[in-house]
Amino acid sequence: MSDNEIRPTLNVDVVLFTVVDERTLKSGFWNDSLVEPASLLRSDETGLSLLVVTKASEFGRSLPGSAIGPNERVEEAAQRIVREDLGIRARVRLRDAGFYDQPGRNPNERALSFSYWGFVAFNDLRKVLGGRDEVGLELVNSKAFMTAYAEEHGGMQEFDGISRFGLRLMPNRTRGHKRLSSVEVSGRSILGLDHDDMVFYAWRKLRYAFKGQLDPFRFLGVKALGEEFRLSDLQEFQDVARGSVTPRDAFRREMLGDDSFLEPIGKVDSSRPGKPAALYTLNSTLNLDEQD
Amino acid sequence: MSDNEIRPTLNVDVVLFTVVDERTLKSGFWNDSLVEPASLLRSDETGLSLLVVTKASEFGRSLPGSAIGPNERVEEAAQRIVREDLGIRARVRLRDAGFYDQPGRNPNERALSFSYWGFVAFNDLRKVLGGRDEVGLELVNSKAFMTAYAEEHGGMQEFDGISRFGLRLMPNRTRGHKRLSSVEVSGRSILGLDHDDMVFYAWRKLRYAFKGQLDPFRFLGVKALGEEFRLSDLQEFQDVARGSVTPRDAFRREMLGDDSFLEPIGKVDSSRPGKPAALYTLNSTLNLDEQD
DNA sequence: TCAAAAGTGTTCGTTTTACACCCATGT
DNA sequence: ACATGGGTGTAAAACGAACACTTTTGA
Repeated sequence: MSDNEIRPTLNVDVVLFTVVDERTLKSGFWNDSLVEPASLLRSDETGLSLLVVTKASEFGRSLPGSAIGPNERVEEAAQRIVREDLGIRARVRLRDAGFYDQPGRNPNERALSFSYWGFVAFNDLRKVLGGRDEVGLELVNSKAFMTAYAEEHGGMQEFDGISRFGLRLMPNRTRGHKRLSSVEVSGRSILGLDHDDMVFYAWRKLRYAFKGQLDPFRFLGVKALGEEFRLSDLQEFQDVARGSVTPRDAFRREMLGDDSFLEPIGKVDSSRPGKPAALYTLNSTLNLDEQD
Repeated sequence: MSDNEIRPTLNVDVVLFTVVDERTLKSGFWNDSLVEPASLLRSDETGLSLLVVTKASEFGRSLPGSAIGPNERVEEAAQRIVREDLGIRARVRLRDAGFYDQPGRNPNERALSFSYWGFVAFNDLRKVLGGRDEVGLELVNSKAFMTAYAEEHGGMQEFDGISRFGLRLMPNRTRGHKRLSSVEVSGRSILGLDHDDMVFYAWRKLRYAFKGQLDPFRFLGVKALGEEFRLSDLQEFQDVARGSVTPRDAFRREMLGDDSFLEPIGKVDSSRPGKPAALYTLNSTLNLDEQD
């Protein structure tokens, strides 16, 4: 086990999620090729989409990443990617999402990659889309995708969570959770290298944001829906992030229960069809600086 | 960011848990100094203890670990430690338990350590205790420790889980889960370097074995209680592994519910005071080869 | 006959789920 | 008036916690 032989290079790849409603997405985009699948920009769907930040690379579109500097911590390198490679100014909370050391995962060299994941508000992201590195977005999940997939495969009940990058089947007595890969779900590999796996695993972590006792925004460290939002937006965010659907009335009652993290703001929003919806904001006792 | 500067050395440390009843522990031990705290061997407590494998090192007692070979995967290195360093012949399922890259965590050099955790049956372990490396055991948790701690600190209700290596406080509205370190719980650091953190974090992973829908043995990949056991042993195993207590009747009903992984074996065990207890074994539809 | 631990029955309150209905707006 | 989504009432069912009681052994 001599010590001065070739060592793997150490990398970090960052799985950066964002959520945006399709109207905003469509209106703000000048270059179709930066949003995949392109039909997202053409369809007349409404609702929220969960997306992941990608960039051009020699392996096709892939996650933003970089080598780790010799005296850098892994998380520091991840933060550097967000700040310098992507040019995002906002503070982003990044979390560990495992590492990948399969030999041959990079055809060019032995490479060990760490993966970090985080969430960024679309507003902080839109400014940096495009550019030399062709920073763009890839759909992870949307209500349309979920319902279409579930209809083809006999309902949501079997699934613990659905996304384009993979899904989890409900466990039963003889097997635990079973995973289907992006190829099995979407019919093809989406990003280069093993980055589909990274997105899937990071997405599993994201799902916890909506499972725990904490509100999702405190967990994610970002006001993903802006300062004020309707309850149905929050629900769609949750549904899309979890890859499952919650009954409307149950969701409402849970969110507005005794110890809610939401505060009614007093205003209503009539910008969409139907009865105007009350707007909510985050409870002011909330601070966004919390550990896991 | 030049590439040929000093890089951290890459290590793996293995957190290997085992569970054993104190009678067995006491009877089989020839060298008091290998079990800490030593009072474990002297007390006349009964019941199960959760322990972690340690060995002597220049930093006091610490986790078994080693550098990762240049062409080795991280998990392979962890398996090598179990097999060659510790000499354990049984197949052990090891899982990722995060990495540690704090500068200064090793006073001698810049070191990045991966941590893997697993579970081994005491029977497969006892043969390798002692030896040149002074392979030994450190108490992680026992019913006695838990109840003593809880009594001193106002009941179990506040705690999500208790162990000598740290504990978690129940979350509430203003903060999420809060962690207390081994120093705060046990009054002192237990292992060298940052290995207390590793044990604590691995223990958090272990706790999931008893939370999910799967039976714990399938998850751990080992029949930790042997072929047949009483329900109360299984409960004590769960309690000690989770660092919390379950009501006796609720536990029984849950375990013996419709889709139980347990099968009554037809025999009873009268080796202990009280009414003889029915013995159970794992449902035969069970196989121990499952992913997470 | 008593202690100790196994095992069972029953109650009561809460949470979950389902379904149905009403409400307020734009077209 | 009707489509669209917001918002509420209610009742059955399922679940969980608590408690008390019975059973079977060894000492």
